[in-house]
Amino acid sequence: MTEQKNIGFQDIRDEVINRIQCRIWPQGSLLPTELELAAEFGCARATVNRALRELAEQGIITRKRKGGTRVVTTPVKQAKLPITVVRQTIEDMNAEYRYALVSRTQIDCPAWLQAKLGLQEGVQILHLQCMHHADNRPFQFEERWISVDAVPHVVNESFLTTGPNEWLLSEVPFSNAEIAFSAVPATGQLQDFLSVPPGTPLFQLERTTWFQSKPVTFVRMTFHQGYQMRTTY
Amino acid sequence: MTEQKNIGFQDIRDEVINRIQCRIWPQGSLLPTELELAAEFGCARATVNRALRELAEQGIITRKRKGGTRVVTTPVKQAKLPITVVRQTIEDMNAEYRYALVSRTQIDCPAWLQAKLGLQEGVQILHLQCMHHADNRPFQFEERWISVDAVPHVVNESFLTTGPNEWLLSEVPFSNAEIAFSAVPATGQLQDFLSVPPGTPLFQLERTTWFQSKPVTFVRMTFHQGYQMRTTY
DNA sequence: CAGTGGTCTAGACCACGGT
DNA sequence: CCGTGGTCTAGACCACTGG
Repeated sequence: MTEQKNIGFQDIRDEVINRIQCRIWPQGSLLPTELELAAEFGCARATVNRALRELAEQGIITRKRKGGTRVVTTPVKQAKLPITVVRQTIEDMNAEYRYALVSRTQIDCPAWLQAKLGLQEGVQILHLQCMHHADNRPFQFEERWISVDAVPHVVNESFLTTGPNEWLLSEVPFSNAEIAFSAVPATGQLQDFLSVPPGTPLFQLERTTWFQSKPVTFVRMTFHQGYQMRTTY
Repeated sequence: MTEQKNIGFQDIRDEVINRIQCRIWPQGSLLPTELELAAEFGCARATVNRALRELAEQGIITRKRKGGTRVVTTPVKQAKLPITVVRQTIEDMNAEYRYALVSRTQIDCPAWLQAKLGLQEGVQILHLQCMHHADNRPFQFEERWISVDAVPHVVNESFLTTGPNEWLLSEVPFSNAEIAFSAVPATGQLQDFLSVPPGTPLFQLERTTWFQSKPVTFVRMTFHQGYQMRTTY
C-alpha cells in the first residue's frame, strides 16, 4: 500500500514548478484552469489557487481573469536581500563590533539634500558621521542626514554609544526606502577612515527613507576594501 | 448612511500596519488572536489569516502556534531586486542596445571554477567574453563560464548575435542562483573594453547558477564607470 | 494538555476582460 | 456575454508548542 497523504498546496506548487522546468508546460503556454487542476489533484479550488498565487508572486507565472494562467516568457527573478543593521552583519561574522561617532552637527538643509528628499527651504538637518569596526578593523563609514522635522527628538540623542541606524530602526520602524548600490573611489575622509590608498574602489550603499510619505533620512554607507554583498534567489 | 463595504483582507492588512506604526501594538507586543480579530472586523478567520500571513512574509510580524502573533523587534527589510537581462535594462533607458562577442573557447575546467561550482575533474567548460553597449558606449563587460555537461548543446551555439544571458534564460529557465556585488578596480581587459583609466572603481556582479541542483554557469558582469543599481522596499 | 496558527473544504459571489 | 481568477465564508481537522 502506497499511503497517499492528502494533497497540500505545497505539493501542487512543487509539481507545477516541476512541469514547467520539464517543459511539459513550456514558456508562454497556458495552464489548465484552477477547476481542472483541482479535479486532477483531487482537492479544492482554493488549494490550487493558493499554490498558483504563490508562483505568480514569485514571477514564474502570470494570471489574468478570463485570460487564464500562463508561464512567463522572460522570467524576472527577484533577489531578496535582507537589509540589517551593521552590528548584526558584523556579529553574524563572529567578529567584535565597535562603533564610534565621528561628528555630529545641526545644519540648515543643503540644497542638494533638499532636492533629493523633496523638503521645504530652511529645514533643520542633523548631520552625523560614524565608523563601524569589525575586530578593530574599519568595516563601514556611515554619513547620515536626518530631518529634525520628521523626528524632532533626534536632537536629544547624542549618538555617542549607539549608531543612528539602530536608533532610527526603533524610532521609525517599518518605513519605506530607495536604495542605490555603486562603486566609488576612496577620497578625502574615506581614505583615512577606511585606511586605504586614494582611489581604492569601495562598495557604497545609499538609502533614502520615508515614514508615512514623509522624508526622514538619507544615508551613505561606504564599506571596507573588498567587501561583498551577497544574496540568493 | 455610511455605507460599509465588506471588509477585505487588504483592509485588515492596512489597519494592522497602521496600528503598528501608531504604536498601538508596539514592537515586541502580542497581537490579538485570529479569532479575536475576525470578531472585531466582522469577517471569517481565513480572511484575517490571509492578511497576517502576508505581513509575516514581509517580516513585519512573526507567528507561532500557541505562541500567537508578535510585532518583530528588529525588522529585517527585504529589498526585492529584479534581475533582468542586460538588453532589457538598456532598452528600458531608451538607449540602443548592441551586443558583441569578444571570445569563445572551450577549455578544461580550471581548478578555481571546479571548486566554486563543485564540479568533477576534467569537465569541459565553454568560456565566453562579451560586450554590451548602450548607444554605442560601453555598458557592461560579461565574462562567463558554462558547464558543457549541464547544457550539452551549448557547443552548437555561436553566440555571435545573441548573448549567453538570453540564451541560457530560455534554455535553463527558473534556476537558482547566488549573487555577490562588489567594487573592483579596472585592470587588464576591463580598462580597454570599458574605456576607463586603470584602477577606476567599477561595479561588479558575480552570479553562480544551478538548475535542479546541478551547477550550470558562473558569470562576472562588470559595469561602466558610475553605474548604479537601484531598488526599493 | 490546551490554545494558537496552518491548512483544507465546498460553496458562493464578484470583477475583470476576451470573444 | 460568460469564463476565469479573486476573494470571502463557515466549518473542520491538524500540528506545533508553551505552560
